[in-house]
Amino acid sequence: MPGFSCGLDATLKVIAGKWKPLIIYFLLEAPNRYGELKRAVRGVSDKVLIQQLKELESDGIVVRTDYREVPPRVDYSLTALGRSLADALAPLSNWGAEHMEEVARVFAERDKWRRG
Amino acid sequence: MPGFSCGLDATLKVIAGKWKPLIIYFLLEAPNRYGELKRAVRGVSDKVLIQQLKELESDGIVVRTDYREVPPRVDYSLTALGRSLADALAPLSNWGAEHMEEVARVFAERDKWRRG
DNA sequence: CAGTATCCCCTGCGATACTG
DNA sequence: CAGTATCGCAGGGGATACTG
Repeated sequence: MPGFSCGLDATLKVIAGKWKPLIIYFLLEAPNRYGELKRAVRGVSDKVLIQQLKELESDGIVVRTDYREVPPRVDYSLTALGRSLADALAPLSNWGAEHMEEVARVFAERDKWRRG
Repeated sequence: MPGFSCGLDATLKVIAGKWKPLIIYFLLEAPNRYGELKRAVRGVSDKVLIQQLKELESDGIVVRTDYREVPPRVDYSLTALGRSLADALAPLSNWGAEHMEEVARVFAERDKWRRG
C-alpha cells in the first residue's frame, strides 16, 4: 500500500467507519462533550463511538481534552485538519438536505420489496 | 425508519458501499462502458461492481444504457441527480489530494504498529 | 460521566467459475 | 464484452454488563 489511487480514495480511507462523517460534521458546529456527542450521533454504541473517536484522533482529525475533574469531563473538538475535512463534508450534507424527500421515497420503495 | 436524522445522514445512505463514491466520481468525467469503469475502479470484482451499479441505478443516480449489440455494449452515466451528487463529492476529492502526504504518513504509522 | 470488557452476529465483500 | 451464480469468511459493528 504505497499511496492512494486518487484524492477521493485517500479521503474515503480517513472517513471509513459507519459514524465518522457524522462525528466530524457534528464537531464542526461546536466542541462537544462525550455525552453530547453520543446523543447527537443517534444509534451509536459507546464501544463504537469511542473506537472511531480514537481512530480520528490518531489520524489528526479530532483532539481529545481531558479536564481531569470528578465527575469526569472530556471534550472532543476538531483540529485544523479536521475542520477542513468537515468543510469538505458540508456539500454532502447540503445535497442530502435538498434531496431528502426524493431519497426517502426511493428507500421506502426498496424496503417495500424487501418485505414483500 | 421514517426519515433521516439530517442531510448528511441521507447522503451517507445513498453512497454507502465501498466503491460507490469512486464510481460516481469517475462517471462525472465521462460516461463509461462497463469495462472502462471496472479498470478505473481498481480492485473491485464484477459481482460487487454490478451490485453497486444496480443500487445506484435504482436510487436514481446512474442510468444504464444497453445498446443491444453483439458483442455486448453497455454504458453507465449519471442522471442529473447523480451529477449533483458527484459535484458534492468534489470537495472530498480535493481534500484528499491536498492532504494526501499527511494522510499517507498517518496510515503508514498505523500499519507499522499493526506489524510490530 | 466517560468510558472498558466481552461476546457474537451478520452482511458486505472477495474469489472463483461459468454464460449469452 | 458484460455480466450471473455460488461459496465462504473476516471484521466491523451491535448488545450487554461492568468500572474509576
